[in-house]
Amino acid sequence: MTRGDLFSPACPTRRLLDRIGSKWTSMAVKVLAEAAPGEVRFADLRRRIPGISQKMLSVTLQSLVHDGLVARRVEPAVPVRVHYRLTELGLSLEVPLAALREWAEAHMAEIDEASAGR
Amino acid sequence: MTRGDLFSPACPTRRLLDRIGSKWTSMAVKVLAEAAPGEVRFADLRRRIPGISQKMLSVTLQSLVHDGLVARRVEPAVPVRVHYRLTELGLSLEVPLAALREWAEAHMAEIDEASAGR
DNA sequence: CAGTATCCTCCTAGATACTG
DNA sequence: CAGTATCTAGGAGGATACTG
Repeated sequence: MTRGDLFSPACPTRRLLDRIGSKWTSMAVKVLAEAAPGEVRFADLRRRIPGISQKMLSVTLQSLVHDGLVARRVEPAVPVRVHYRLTELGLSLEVPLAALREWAEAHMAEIDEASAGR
Repeated sequence: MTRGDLFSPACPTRRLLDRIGSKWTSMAVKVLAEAAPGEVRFADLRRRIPGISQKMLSVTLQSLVHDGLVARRVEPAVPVRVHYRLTELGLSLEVPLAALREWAEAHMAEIDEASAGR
């Protein structure tokens, strides 16, 4: 199964991490997952992701939509409202991602200890 | 459980992804996991991670050792041999990471399709 | 409200050369 | 063999201002 990884860009895991590993992606997915199967508005996402700028939220959502993990729905109104939700694909990713989240919450303290200089 | 994430740096998942999401980390962990509980030498790791430079492998391993995920053993010889293996902590991370890998191998094609422009 | 458009700064990763 | 030391380029991410 190590076959096929003839050059790094071909490794699926690496490519997946390149996408979901970008600074705000995991938090956006988390918020959307908590609301699933419901939708979340742009402004709500922004409120629920402390510290994120308008631009970075926009960029992050665009890449998620582009990758087919998130669906975007524009509600025609003035001013417009845009709603986001995880797609089927996004929801399926949530499963392993939730496992990783649990691990992180359970073990990051150990990593911190090790990093601190033991 | 969304509590505590008052500011992004506090999110454990975000911080975990910052570490294992760096370019070569996931591949190094994968190779070490495949060899576990055995050790892998620096030169072997380099051979098994096509495209990685000496420096990047060194840097990657250092951060893993620093975080307590990998153990480093120097075999006194001339020239020296250095062996690496996953620690208990590293092995426990392998579980959710393997799940993510499986997802990536099963679904990256769908992401590619969506990205390609559908 | 939900973006775009600029500009700017750091940090990651690569290339290269040297050493115990 | 397994690193360390430099230098550099490129891109991610942030600040700010403007718009349909």
